[in-house]
Amino acid sequence: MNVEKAWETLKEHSFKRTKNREAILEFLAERDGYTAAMDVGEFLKKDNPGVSFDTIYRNLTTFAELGILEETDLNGERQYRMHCDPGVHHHHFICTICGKTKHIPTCPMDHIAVNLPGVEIQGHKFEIYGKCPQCQ
Amino acid sequence: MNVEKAWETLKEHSFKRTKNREAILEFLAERDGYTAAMDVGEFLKKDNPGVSFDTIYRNLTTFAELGILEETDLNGERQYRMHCDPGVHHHHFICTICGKTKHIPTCPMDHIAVNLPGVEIQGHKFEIYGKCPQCQ
DNA sequence: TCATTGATGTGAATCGTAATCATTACTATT
DNA sequence: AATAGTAATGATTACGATTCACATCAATGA
Ligand SMILES: [Mn+2]
Ligand SMILES: [Mn+2]
Ligand SMILES: [Zn+2]
Ligand SMILES: [Zn+2]
Repeated sequence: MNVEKAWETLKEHSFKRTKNREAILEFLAERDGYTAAMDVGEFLKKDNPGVSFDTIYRNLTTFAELGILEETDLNGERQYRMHCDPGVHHHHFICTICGKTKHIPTCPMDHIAVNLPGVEIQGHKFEIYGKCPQCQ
Repeated sequence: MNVEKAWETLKEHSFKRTKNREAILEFLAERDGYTAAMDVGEFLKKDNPGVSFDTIYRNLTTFAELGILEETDLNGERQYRMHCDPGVHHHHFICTICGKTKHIPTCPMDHIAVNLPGVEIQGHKFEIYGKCPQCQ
């Protein structure tokens, strides 16, 4: 997902175009990995030192709900990244040092037989963790 | 892993046998799902109202490091359960309502080809979430 | 341009967790 | 059983991440 498409989605849901949201999207569009909410905030502060954490968290949550961002919990923090391809379900390798990700195109749910009688499956999580080439 | 084996492990590492640790292990041994630190604390308070949260967190962390407990992050909390079978690698279905788990004996790493050149894989997470029969 | 409505900043609150340290409880030894 | 050494505990304090309430402000469409 790119910034333009994100704005389309936002407009569809009648969210307004604001400097803060522009900055958040601009920042995350240029990163290729998961980024902690606090780091997004650091960036916003450059142009807008008075930006509040609440604004950051509110918008990140909104964007994730709209499918603009992907979300994961990494060592007790919420981290976000541009939803790389909303149309194609996939998973990620995540570097535990810098947060960079790589696609894992296959989904384990398609490859293993789960025997869970009576349960209502709502979702799943599959992530591989490690160090990317630059972080070793 | 049962309580006796847990005590063996603790003794091997010269951890002492205390009322609090007995209560923690007793409690978790009878549960069949992940339990939040706070809930473990609630139980300990019955016999020992003055127990400190630090004692709970310290011991849960210790037990997890020793492989006595398994640990996962579920809605922003750390949750623990008896390590069901340390010898056999496997995964879990987790009920998002009550925390109960069911084994998933297969591991996706054995069933999908990951193409991650140059990365150093340190671990992976595969969990299926949903509602167990009792929670629907 | 104006009015509407949503977005923002402020500051404090909450939540889960960790650090410090003096006191207390185990455990092994005498 | 009394002791000594050491680990565990509870009290307090603090922390980082996130959320809340609410007054103010700004983007948008009419
Ligand atoms: Mn991807
Ligand atoms: Mn299991
Ligand atoms: Zn990296
Ligand atoms: Zn359940």
